[in-house]
Amino acid sequence: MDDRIINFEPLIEGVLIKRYKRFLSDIKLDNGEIVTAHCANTGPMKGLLNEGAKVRISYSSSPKRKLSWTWEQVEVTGINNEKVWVGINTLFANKLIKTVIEKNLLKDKLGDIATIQSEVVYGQDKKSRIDFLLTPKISNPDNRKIFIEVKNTTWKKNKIALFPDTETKRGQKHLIELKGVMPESKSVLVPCITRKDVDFFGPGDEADPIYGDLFRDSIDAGMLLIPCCFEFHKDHITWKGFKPLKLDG
DNA sequence: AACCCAGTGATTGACGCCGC
DNA sequence: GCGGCGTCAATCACTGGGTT
Repeated sequence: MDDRIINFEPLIEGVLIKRYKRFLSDIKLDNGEIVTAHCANTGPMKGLLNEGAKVRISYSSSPKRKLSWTWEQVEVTGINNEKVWVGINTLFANKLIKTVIEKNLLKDKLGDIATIQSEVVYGQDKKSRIDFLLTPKISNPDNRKIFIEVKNTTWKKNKIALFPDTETKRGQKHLIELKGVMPESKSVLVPCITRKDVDFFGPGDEADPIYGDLFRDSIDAGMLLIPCCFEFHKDHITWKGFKPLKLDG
């Protein structure tokens, strides 16, 4: 089986000089040139901001952009000196999961899907947006709509991928709202694990204990958890399958 | 009706300024 | 010296108004 999910133009490699001002990162390319790349990750990127680390960036020719470069991946070194590339672009994570759904890789868990809508408003005040709203095919015995929230997961401890890596009020709200749409609709949380060096997924209790409590509440209430794992390469992504939940690891 | 473009909200860490 | 508050940063998706 070909486990390639997405192919793209080969990324450009360099080393991280620093990340600053929330959206900006300075990167030294292999040819010595220093460029400023947009950092599309909203979190603190725990364990990933090592100065001098190898990084990969993409180029956009859009005239509307101030910065042509986007930071996509960073290389980290494990305890046994093994190297792993980690995807850090949270927008890319959404695209990745959308492709996984379109390729029908979640069929065993969700059944056949008729339509996929992105960024649909929902929730108490209609101020939240669900990443994906799926409508099942008529033939699907469970005809409930499916709310899917995607979480780009980059932090790991031991062999467990952890989300979140910081206190996240927004993430807490998402869990409450996912719980709120049940049982009329199905709720699904999809941690998009953008590194291959993990065996499990777990809530980042240490970073956000309230999130951990809400996570358990929602699971108990019937929220489906589908942690998807990927390996990142210079010009493509491969599918590494589902990872089981491990609590109190 | 279809398309285009300008404007805007959402995102959160860093930093500057103010007052004490 | 320090805490709190406000602002800024770049991108994308969406919105609404205008034009073809």
